[in-house]
Amino acid sequence: MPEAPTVLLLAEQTKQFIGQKVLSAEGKASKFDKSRLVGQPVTAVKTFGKELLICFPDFTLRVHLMLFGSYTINNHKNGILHLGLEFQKGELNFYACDTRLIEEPLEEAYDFRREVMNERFDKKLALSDLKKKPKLAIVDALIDQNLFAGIGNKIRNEVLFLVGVHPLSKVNAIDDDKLMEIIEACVTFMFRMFEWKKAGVQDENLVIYKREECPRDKMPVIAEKLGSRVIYYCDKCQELYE
DNA sequence: CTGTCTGTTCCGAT
DNA sequence: TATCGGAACAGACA
Repeated sequence: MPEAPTVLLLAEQTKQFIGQKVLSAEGKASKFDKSRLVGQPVTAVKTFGKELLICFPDFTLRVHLMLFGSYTINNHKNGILHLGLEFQKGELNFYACDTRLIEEPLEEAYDFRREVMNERFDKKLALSDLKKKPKLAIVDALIDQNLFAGIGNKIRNEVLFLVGVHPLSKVNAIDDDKLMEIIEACVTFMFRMFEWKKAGVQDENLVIYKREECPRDKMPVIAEKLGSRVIYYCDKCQELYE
């Protein structure tokens, strides 16, 4: 289950293992030697966009839930175990995901100024990055993980509806103030989504994604395939900048 | 850059 | 009732 708000919640739950050592590491994960984890204590838990980062003294375990990933904490479920970590107190299991080890220091591997939900997220940097892709449709720009780590298909559709911008508007046609408004709306919306996640709800609160009619003017929502994903919008309420 | 592939679960149609 | 196909919060690669 991806998108940054979900992963942030996962990180929050994973922090209970900080300070504990891994007693055993099981599962079909094969991109690294699982035995390296055994005996190592968790030193910190972080996120970068849709990636969960479990830090150990000499390396970091990176977990990406992709589209179908799931996890259980202190219990388990049926299905193929991708990576299961047993700690002194409790266990953490991942299914259908991608795991790797990052050997270099995190500060070298990641620029946390581009992590939308990070306290170091730099909106001005995001704006200048965005303007380097003038011909890109705003809906494509928002999901580019190199620009905005953590935004997914639901978030981009919801945010563009909330700010009244047509998804196919080109970046260079949108003025700086409006671009900044979009960036700020992303941050706000993602934290709102995080709260919904914590409360166990989410999709009920989405107003345009997969909806039949626009909540504002009751016009039919347009669902359009763009590349491999479907985008949702109201072409009356969302202004096309071109 | 377009298309293809993988992975899991759910839901609706047959 | 059981089964099948498509879709879905993603990203990698040819």
